[in-house]
Amino acid sequence: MSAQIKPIVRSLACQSCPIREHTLCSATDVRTMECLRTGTRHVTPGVDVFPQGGDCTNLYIMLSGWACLYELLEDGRRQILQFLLPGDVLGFNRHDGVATFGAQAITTVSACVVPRDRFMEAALKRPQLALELSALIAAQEAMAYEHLTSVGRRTARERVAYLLLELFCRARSRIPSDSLDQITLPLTQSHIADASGLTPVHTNRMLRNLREAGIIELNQRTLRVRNPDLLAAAAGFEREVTLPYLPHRRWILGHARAKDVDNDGMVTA
Amino acid sequence: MSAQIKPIVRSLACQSCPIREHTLCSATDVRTMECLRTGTRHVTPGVDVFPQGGDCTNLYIMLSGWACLYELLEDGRRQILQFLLPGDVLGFNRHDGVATFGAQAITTVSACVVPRDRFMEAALKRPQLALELSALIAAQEAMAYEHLTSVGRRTARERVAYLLLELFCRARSRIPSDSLDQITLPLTQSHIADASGLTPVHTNRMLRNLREAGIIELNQRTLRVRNPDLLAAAAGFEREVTLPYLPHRRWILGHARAKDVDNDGMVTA
DNA sequence: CGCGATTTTGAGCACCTTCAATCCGTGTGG
DNA sequence: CCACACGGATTGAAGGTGCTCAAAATCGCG
Repeated sequence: MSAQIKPIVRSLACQSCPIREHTLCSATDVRTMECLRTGTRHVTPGVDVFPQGGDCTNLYIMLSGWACLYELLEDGRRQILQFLLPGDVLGFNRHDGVATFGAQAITTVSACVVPRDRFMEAALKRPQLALELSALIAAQEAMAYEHLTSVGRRTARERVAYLLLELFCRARSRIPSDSLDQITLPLTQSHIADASGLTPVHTNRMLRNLREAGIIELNQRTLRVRNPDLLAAAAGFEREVTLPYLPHRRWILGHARAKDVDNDGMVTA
Repeated sequence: MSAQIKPIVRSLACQSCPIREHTLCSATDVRTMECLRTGTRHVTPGVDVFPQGGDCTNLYIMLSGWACLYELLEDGRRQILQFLLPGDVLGFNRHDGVATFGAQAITTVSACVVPRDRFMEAALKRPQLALELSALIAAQEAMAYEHLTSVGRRTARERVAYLLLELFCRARSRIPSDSLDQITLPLTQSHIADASGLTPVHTNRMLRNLREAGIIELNQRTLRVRNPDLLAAAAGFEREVTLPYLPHRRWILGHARAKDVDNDGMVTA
C-alpha cells in the first residue's frame, strides 16, 4: 500500500451515511444536507475540534469517535460538560461572541462539517429543520441538567456510577458494534474525574469500589457492566430505570420534598 | 374599593407587554403571539408551575416574579438548576415523555401561557420563530454548562460568589426597577445552597465571609454589591469580566491546561 | 528495554457536612 | 399589646468525605 493509486471516494456521502437517520439530518432530505455540508473533518486524539474562547463558524455532526465538551478555569481546573458520541451535534451554541467552552477529540474523531450560517439559511426555508435543531438542543440541555444535579447533589460513588451508567446506555444505543453487557470506553480516569467533579485519585477509589462490589469491570478501554441493577442502585436510583435511553429517563414517583401541589388551571386573563 | 364595578381589562395583552421585545415574542409580530397565547397564569410562592415528573403541555413566558427549575432526588436532595426571571421561557424541554425536573414559583409569578403544540404549529410556518426558540434554548444550555463547571470545579466561596454575580447581572438587566448596585433577591439561603450544591449552613458561612470582606450586603431580600470587582475575583475571575450580561460572558485568554492547538482546516472530503 | 502516561495505593489533612442550639423577624391569635 | 409560633438565619463543635501529596506499580509504545 505504498505507491498505489488511491481511488477518489466521496467519503461518507449522505446517502451512505450510517447515522443519517439518527441525527439532525433525518429532518430533511438527503439532497439538502448533501449541499449544505462542506466535507468531513478528522481530528486526532487530544486536539480541539474547536477551542475554548475561539470562534467556531461550523456545525459538526459526529460521525465516529468520542469527543467531549469542556470548560477550563483560568487556573487549570477543568470541567467536562458532556461526552459526544456519533450522532451528536456540536457548535450551534456559539452564535454571537465567544463561547466559554471548547470541544476536544478523545479518540480519533470524524465529523461532518456544515457552515453554520449556511445551515441557518436553510433552516429558514425548512422549519422542520429548525424545530429539529431546537429539539436536539433541548435534549442536550436536559442532559446538562442531569449532570448538574449529579455533580451538585450526589456522592462521589453515585456520581461515578451515574456517569458510567449514562455512558453505557448512550454508547450501547449509538455504537452498534458494542455487545449487550459491555462497551468500549476510551476514557482515562481523569476524564471521568473531570466530568464528575472529582479528583483522579478519588475517582480511582470509587471505581475500585464498584469493581470490588462486582458491579463493573473496567480495563483496557472496555467497560463491562456485570449487574445493571446494582449499577443503577449505586447511581442513586431506588426503583426501576429504563436503560436503553437515559437522557430522558422515565421518572419515578415519590417526591420526597414536594409538599406543594400543582395548580394548573389558574388561568385568568 | 368594595362594590365598585371593575373594568374588564385584557390584562397584559401583547401590545402593552413590557417584556415583549426582550424574549421569544420579538421574533414575530404582535398579532401572532396574541393569537397563540391562551392567557396569563399566576402562581403563588412555593407552588409548582409544573411539577417534576408531571406532564406539561404549555410553554410559559415569565412576565414577572422569580421561579426556579429544580430536580429532586428520591431521598429528598434537591438541585436547583436555574433561576427564572421575567423574559425566560419554560416548558419546551418536555417534548415526549416526562421530564426529570420541575419548576417552582419563588415569588408570586405571572407567566404568559402558550400551548406548546399550537406554538410548534406556528413555528412551522414562521421559521424565524423556530430559530429564535433554538437560540433561546442554546443560551439556557450555555448557562447550564456554566453552572456545571461552577458546581463541579469551584470552591464553596467561589460558587456562592459566582451565583450572586450571575443573579445580580441578570436581575439588573431584566428588572428595571433595580438600582445600579443592588437588586431585590427573593431567595432564601436554602435556595442559594441548593443551586450551589452546598448545605444551607455552609452557604451561610460563605455569605458571612463575603459580607465581612466588604464585598456584598445581603439582608431583607436585597443584595447590594459593594465591590463588583472583588465579587468577580471571589468568583474566580482573575481578569476583567463583562458585567451587563453574564451568560455569554466574554472569555479571557490564557488556557492553563490547553497544550493542544486548534487544527481547523483539516477538511478532507 | 526504557521512557512517559496512567493507574493504584497510602497517609494526613481540610473543606464541607452533620447535628444541635440559639437568635431573629414576621405574622397570628388571645 | 403582648405571647406565641414558625420559618429562616446564625453560630458552635465534631466528624467524615473527598482532597493533597507522594510513591510505587502497571501499561502502552518506540
